[in-house]
Amino acid sequence: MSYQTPRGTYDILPEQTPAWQEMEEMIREVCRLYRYTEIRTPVFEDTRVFKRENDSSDMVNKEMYTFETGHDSYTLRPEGTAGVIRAFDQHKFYGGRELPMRLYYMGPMFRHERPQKGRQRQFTQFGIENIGVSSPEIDAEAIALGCSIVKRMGISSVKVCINTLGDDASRDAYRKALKEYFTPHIDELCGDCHRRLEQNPLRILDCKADADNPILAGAPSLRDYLNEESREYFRRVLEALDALGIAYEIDDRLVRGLDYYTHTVFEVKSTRPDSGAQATVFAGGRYDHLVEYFGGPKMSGMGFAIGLERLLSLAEEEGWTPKNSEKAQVYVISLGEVGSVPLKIAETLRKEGIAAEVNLVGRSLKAQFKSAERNGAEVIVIVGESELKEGKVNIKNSRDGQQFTVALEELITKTKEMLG
RNA sequence: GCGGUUGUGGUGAAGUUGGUCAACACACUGGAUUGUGGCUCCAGCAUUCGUGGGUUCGAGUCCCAUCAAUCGCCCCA
Repeated sequence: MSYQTPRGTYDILPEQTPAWQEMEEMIREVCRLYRYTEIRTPVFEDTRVFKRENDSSDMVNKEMYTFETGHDSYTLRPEGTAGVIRAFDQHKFYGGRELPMRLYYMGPMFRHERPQKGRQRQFTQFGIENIGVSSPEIDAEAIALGCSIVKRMGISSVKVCINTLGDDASRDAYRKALKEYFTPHIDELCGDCHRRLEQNPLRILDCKADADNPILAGAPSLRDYLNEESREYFRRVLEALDALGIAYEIDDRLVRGLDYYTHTVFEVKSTRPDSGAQATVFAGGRYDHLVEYFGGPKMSGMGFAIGLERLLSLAEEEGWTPKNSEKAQVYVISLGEVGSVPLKIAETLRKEGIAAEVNLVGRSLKAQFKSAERNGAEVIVIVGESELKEGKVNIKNSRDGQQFTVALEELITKTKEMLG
């Protein structure tokens, strides 16, 4: 019987892990610079952590991996924010800690969707949450953090799209206006939009099916319903972005899929033509009700998530490769009856911090040299039966082919010399 | 969840209107060369064509189902 990974999941093979490790290390370094610290939450939670009342998103309603144990219902996390806010409230971080809390997470997420380029059922997200204080500068700084990561991956073909949903008062007023506008035209809209009209009329605006529908073009604009406070907030976000030198486009159709956003929402998309339909690299926004929902005080938060598979694939399309070396520095070859001497030599080198590989499978001399080459060894140590009798071994620089015979005691020094 | 395309060894692939042995190249293993990496030459490397059924005297080639990848819709990171 043979098996394969479940649909939409995949193995990260040894050829790929250096790239992942380097990406992850770089992200942790950026978080260190921006003073975010990591939080690790379970990969499954009580289903209600994700499935909140009034949530109309497909992610929550159609795409979750939910399972029952006894009377309890659990769900594999489809996103990171809910778990982090749950933890924030559970541990009462809102009292006694300096706010805002600046947290990041990195790990697998699960959504039962039909896989395609840039979309799998288990995928990896890195995300940050900045919880406890609402400030336009925080929003701008968060976007800067994400952009910094994108930039460090060598990606340049992206654009930042940003919008504001306004505060509750603005949003409610707008929602009401949209409903009034669309209701008489309901028959001209697609089936999904019928549902959206009741649950979340804002979503009609970025409906793909009706994108070219003139009804949409004539819809009232959120801008006209923003109160003074919301306008001022957004203006300051943009001002801060300008100050940080981050280019952006204002897209007033951008409303985002998750229902919890207020004020700032943004999406950073690839502008490469070969990115496929899933071009969003990272996206997020401000949320004003989540902390309260999980039992904490009324507090605002701001966060985003990066799809790491998308980030990496985009980086590789732009020519990024990891600098990490998986090569052997030294390869130890055996010739004749030399017992476990090569093994001991390799071990000694490793104690000196030198990556050493030793032939353990009894191959021919030629095969051992080939193997040394394939492993990228810079220095080859040849342990030959006859030299060994005199307490000596051969050491060869694989770059220029020069070879010396040295006493065993000198081997470490000589090796270090050759490695430079 | 819906629609299109694809599926032959480790990899890239050829397989004509269904008709013995499943090309070729690369990679890999061994040898020519019993102590030195290249080159060359020789040999080995798919009881089998994603999987399971069916049609047929005969199927990699036709039909059905199923699994997976991929693209688009939808959704989203």
